[in-house]
Amino acid sequence: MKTLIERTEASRTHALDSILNAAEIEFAEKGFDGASMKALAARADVSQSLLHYHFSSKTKLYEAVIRERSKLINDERIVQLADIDLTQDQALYRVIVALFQPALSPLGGGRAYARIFAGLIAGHERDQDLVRECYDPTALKFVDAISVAMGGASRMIAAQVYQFSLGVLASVISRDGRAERLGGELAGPLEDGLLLDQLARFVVGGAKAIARADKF
Amino acid sequence: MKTLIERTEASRTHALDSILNAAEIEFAEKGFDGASMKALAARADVSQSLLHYHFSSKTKLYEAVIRERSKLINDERIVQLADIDLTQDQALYRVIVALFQPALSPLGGGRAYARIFAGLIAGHERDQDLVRECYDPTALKFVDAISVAMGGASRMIAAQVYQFSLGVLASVISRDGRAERLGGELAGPLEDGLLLDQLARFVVGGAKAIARADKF
DNA sequence: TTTTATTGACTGATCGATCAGTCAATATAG
DNA sequence: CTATATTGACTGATCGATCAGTCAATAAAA
Repeated sequence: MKTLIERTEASRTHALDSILNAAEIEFAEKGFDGASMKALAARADVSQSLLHYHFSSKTKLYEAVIRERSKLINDERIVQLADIDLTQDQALYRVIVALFQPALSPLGGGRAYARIFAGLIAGHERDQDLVRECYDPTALKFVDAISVAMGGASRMIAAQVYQFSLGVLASVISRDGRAERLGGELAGPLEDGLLLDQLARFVVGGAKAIARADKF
Repeated sequence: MKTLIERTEASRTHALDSILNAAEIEFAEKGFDGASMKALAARADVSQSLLHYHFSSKTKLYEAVIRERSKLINDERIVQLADIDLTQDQALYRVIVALFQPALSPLGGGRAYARIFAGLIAGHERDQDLVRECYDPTALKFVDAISVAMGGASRMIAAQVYQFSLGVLASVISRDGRAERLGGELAGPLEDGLLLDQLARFVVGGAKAIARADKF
């Protein structure tokens, strides 16, 4: 049998896709432990046994969901990052946009994967190896890019900026209307493009403030 | 019978304290669904039945942990916030410090509660009412303070800054050494006071960048 | 003061439900 | 015919929760 990764999207069974979609939603809503294979199978409209046939275990299925989605996101991130001239004026802003935009786009999996992503931030032990595998390689490239785009900031500072950025992203990516609730009733939800711009401005402003502190 | 909240720390049974401590650790490491009452009881060195005797259900125990810790943190936040003259120059910086410091201090529960806190950011449905109850009242006060300290920014902008800030805090509060990993082997862990300063600077810088965008 | 209720704190045994996972049988496709 | 794909029936383990009952301390009655 071909492994999942070898298969193209097109050659996938209907059932297989259905399972991955259902798994993403279930894991997002209930978390790894809260999600049950039974409910997951019901959502995918397949038998529970089929889950084990294709993925052999709940853990492997969970990993497959994250591997797949993170690959879509990180591949696009790398593409966008490669397009940036790091010596130009707005470089840092563009780097942050490259980091955020794929996660916010439909390709990022929308609200469903957002919750999973936010959960990864919490850093539970079960997820650590997976995060290392799926996110660290791209993260390192972005830390380097941030370092250069900040005009030669140390890798430590760049890593801090990267970590803070992910926190900001997570705070907004799984939003349940809390900002709107706290902001008052008049405030409607932000349009997506504007939100991205605001996020990136925030990070760039913050990064510069840190860099200033670093130099003195 | 006195409710938990009526009891002072001093009048608490040893067992009761032991349970709450164990629960905080277990829920932090495994999440609500991942934590088992059996393991939790073992850690607290009491019988599993006692958990139900005191808290009647797993959910109620979980809520008790969060209510208790969030009260400690938010009470201290309010105290520090009240000490700030919002018209002064460094007001925003001090507001952010008041928001972050209690969560980072030992009173904040250290790494254990940090993970729980980071999990709350993910916004799972089970936690929503609890977050409303335990965090929204304080959050509203901080949104107001941020609005004033930013020189009269709209509540919507202030709410965004608040939300971003929590994300930044979450990214760092449950850190497992990822920033150090990405920053290179030379980078040792940041000293706590310096970290707090860096966090606050980052947020203030970001807030100003957003405010600028707002005015034009 | 002695005896009798009453309570609070706590435990071991156990319940039904649900969990992830297994396996032989069957349908479908190449 | 031979894979591959899919299913229903099933299992042991573990889950949260309940229950009857123990034990020490306190309160009330004698």
